[in-house]
Amino acid sequence: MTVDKAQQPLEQLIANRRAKLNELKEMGIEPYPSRFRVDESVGAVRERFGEVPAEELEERTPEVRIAGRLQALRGHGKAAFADLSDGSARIQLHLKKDRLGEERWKVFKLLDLGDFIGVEGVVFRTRTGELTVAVDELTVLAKSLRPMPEKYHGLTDREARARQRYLDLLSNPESRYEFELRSRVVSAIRRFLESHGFLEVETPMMHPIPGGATARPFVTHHNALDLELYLRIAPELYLKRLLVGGFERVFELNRNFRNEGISTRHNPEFTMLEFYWAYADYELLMEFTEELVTSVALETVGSLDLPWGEETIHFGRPWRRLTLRDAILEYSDLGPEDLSDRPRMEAAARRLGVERIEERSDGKLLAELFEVTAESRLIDPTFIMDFPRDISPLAKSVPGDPDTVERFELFIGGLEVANAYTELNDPLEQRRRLEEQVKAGGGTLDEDFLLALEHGMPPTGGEGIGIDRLVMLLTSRASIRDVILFPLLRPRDGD
RNA sequence: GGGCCGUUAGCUCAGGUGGUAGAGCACCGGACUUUUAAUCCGAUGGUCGCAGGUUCGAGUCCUGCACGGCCCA
Repeated sequence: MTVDKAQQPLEQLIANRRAKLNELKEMGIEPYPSRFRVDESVGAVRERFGEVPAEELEERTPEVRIAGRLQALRGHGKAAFADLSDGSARIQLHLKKDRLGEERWKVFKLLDLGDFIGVEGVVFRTRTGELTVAVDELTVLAKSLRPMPEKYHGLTDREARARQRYLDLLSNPESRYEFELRSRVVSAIRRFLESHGFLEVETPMMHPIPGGATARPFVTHHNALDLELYLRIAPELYLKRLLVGGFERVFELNRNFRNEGISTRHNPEFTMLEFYWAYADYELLMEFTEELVTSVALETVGSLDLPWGEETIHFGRPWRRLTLRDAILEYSDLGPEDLSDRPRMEAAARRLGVERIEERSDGKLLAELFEVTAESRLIDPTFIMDFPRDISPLAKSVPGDPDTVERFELFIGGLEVANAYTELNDPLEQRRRLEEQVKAGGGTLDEDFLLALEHGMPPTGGEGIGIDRLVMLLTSRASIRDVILFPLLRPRDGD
């Protein structure tokens, strides 16, 4: 292989591979064929012969036909070992010049790490006991033109792993495992809800009025209608319309979009489960949430004790329940008197470093106090209950206590994982609350939603669960970027 | 938004106090027909993130910027 010395090192590596590509073509070999019949996965081969002793394999000489990516090469002169990986597993290949013949041996010598190949051969065991395919037939399925990440360490640079996720997935098995786990989590949640009579629905992602949460939306525009539209910040108000329409148990498991900052806990688009259950209330939802999360954890990671940084999260039921107020008192040196009126709350907030104190409502201030004192310390699953009404415009008040609502948030590993209410279904009260919010500077009144409520919505419990954060907990990953395949990153120069 | 840290070969990483930029893997050549992070021998490979500054001389010191990581708000 002649190499142009003036080229950059990466270009030289690519040039080497392109030269091999051309040699293959000159031999009349199509390096990107349309199809190759695969009889079984590598995993299936391992399953079939994993326990079969060497002598029996020698007798049976079982033939297999498999395909995958070449991940390692160990040459031995006129023979070689290689590792072939497909989506299911890895298996060793043994290639011998005398067994393959001149032509196929020449093809083999033109392969690089990362190439996809199909092989036909006989399963045997090496003297060290490794299950191996002695290759008889070799087909190039796709030539790779760029070098693979380092074989032992894989790709470790966090930025590169996120930007070129495919390299992360193919060189870091644990990364692949975590994303497979994510998929199993989502699947397990769907099965759990379906088995409890919930119907999966799809409501609009583009809203004429952003609602259902307080967050800045992404704005887009529909040309034909000349209409401003907002990517949804929550599906809540549409799902409730379905309760009005007579669906009693619905869920939606899909993306929300919030035009806010990016952090280890926030990505602008994130996956949320929201479900609504007629005739349920927040007490029932707490039990249901415990059951949902523990059964999903057992089904996917198979344990209720999961490592989280230096700590261990114990998912065993029942989970702790604590009012917002009690949580503040327990996790700070504040006493009940510090929360008894506005001036004392402000003084406490100032002492704890809360910013923009004056512009926050009483309820918001209480929530802030919770965030700075208790939130990060709630490691084992904890329901924080009974939120101030003025920060919960869609939740029903606690009977006899109009300033407090039947709402809980679930915290695990210091992360807010779920948010649920006994839903407000009194249309007149709902109008007052939303008008209050609009007056305080919070968006536009959704008259269409109020119209629906006026037709009657049954008493309902509703909940949202942040799926990315749940996956973070189940995979012990501290950053949301590690559980989203393609997290939003700032484009690099030249992109 | 603030603080700290990082950015060196395709990948993984070294490079006290400023003095011609290194290793391992990969790649290339050679030896090797049961290895598995194969081994052995040899060779190639660099805009040291970018732009300025200080200096006889900057990967190293200073400033700014970009991207990323962690922490704080």
